[in-house]
Amino acid sequence: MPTMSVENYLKAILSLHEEGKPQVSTTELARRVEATPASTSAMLKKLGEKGWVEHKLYHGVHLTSSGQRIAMDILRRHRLWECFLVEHLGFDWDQVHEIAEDLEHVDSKELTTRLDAFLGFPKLDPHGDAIPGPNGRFRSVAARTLLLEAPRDLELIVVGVVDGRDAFLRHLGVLGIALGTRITIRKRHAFDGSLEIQLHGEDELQTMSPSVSARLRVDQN
Amino acid sequence: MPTMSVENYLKAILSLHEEGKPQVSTTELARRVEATPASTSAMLKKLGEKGWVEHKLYHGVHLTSSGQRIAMDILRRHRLWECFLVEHLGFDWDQVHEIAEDLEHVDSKELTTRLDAFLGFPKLDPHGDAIPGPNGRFRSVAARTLLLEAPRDLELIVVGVVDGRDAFLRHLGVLGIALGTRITIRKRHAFDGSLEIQLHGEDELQTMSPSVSARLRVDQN
DNA sequence: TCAAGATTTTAGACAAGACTAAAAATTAAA
DNA sequence: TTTAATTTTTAGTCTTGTCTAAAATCTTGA
Repeated sequence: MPTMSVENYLKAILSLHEEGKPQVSTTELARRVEATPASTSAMLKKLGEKGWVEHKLYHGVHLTSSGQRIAMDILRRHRLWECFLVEHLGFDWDQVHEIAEDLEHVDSKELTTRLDAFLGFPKLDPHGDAIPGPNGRFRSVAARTLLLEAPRDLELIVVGVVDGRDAFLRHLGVLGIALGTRITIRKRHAFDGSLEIQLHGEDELQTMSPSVSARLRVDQN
Repeated sequence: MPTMSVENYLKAILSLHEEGKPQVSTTELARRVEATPASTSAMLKKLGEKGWVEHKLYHGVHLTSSGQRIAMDILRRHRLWECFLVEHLGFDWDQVHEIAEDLEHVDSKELTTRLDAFLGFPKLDPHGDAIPGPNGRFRSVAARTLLLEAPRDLELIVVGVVDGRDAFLRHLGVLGIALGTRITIRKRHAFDGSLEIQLHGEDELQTMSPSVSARLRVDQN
């Protein structure tokens, strides 16, 4: 039975992993959970003793498989609640995070299962992030999805285009995108659904309009 | 911003008030919140300092109006969630209390308001208990409801019968019920909807079958 | 009325989780 | 490579909420 505080730390570590950091530094984690590095250090000791993280003193942490399992459960609840809030209570994309932050800590297997069914077993939350399934792993993304509909923070590979016109293909060339290009969605803008994407091997993000992302077929890499 | 623990104490005091105790003893409250009398005593001191309860040392507590306001909000959230769990997620009457016990602590005005609307502004939860409205007071009971459908822990007055046959009226006489008799529902049995009722001025409860309660019209006293 | 007996409060300890200040280790710069 | 800057950990304190044991207060019965 992790406490609410422990859950928040595990979730924060998971989200940093998802952003591509296999090892998480104390300071970065502290920033994420809005605590001091000192408090974080103390917590990491506890998490290590419980077997939820592997902590090499002075060299960062990463989740163990049992820690990841717990974190994925929390993420699952968080994202399911976000779906509920947007689809059934009429909240906007950008209002739901805070509330889901509280709801996610209500720990009832039965509740989560039934909520999932009520929502129709969604694969993506309203921000376009993948929702973990009851097994604690992400549901596989449908093959050859449109980039527009793909989840965030997951490396995708461009496998086709919907619109073969020269002008479109040339535009892709300008963006540095071709068949086989590996793309990760880093952010979705609520306003118009445009994406901030990151190409494999690059650090900078670039913006992509929905008219482009709707014409790119991708697969999970 | 009351903590979760504080919320639980306030809610427990309210529920004891609702059961007809205008003054709540430390031991009884302790039993309700599943803590020792010592812990409860310490908490009462804090609640008193915050102005949420009036505590005369050695002589019990009662809620102040600001304490009652908070407690009613919690009760409102609790009962709205119970409705949601039963009506939309398909839980049974008797499974939802525990889960709602957690959900009720998610404190977002906006969430509560929207949930209320989503549920169609229900007046009673699945156990037949009245749901406080957004103003922190119980919504008035529809005039001349059937006793069968009236809320719990609220003094009702018998204003009519649906079935005027002699046999029924004689039966009422045996039960000690007539026009003007004041009745409080104390419990609903999930199995068959039969009620445990308490007549004004009496301590003992008596059981009433649904075939009787469906034929009695009552009003809020 | 006054001595049990029950209830309530106080005193003192503890665990969780946060903080600040200071020490230790790592990393970067000269 | 050796000092300076940064990061991380430790040490010590605080708050919240819990507990047990003991003292204080109420209640009841003879």
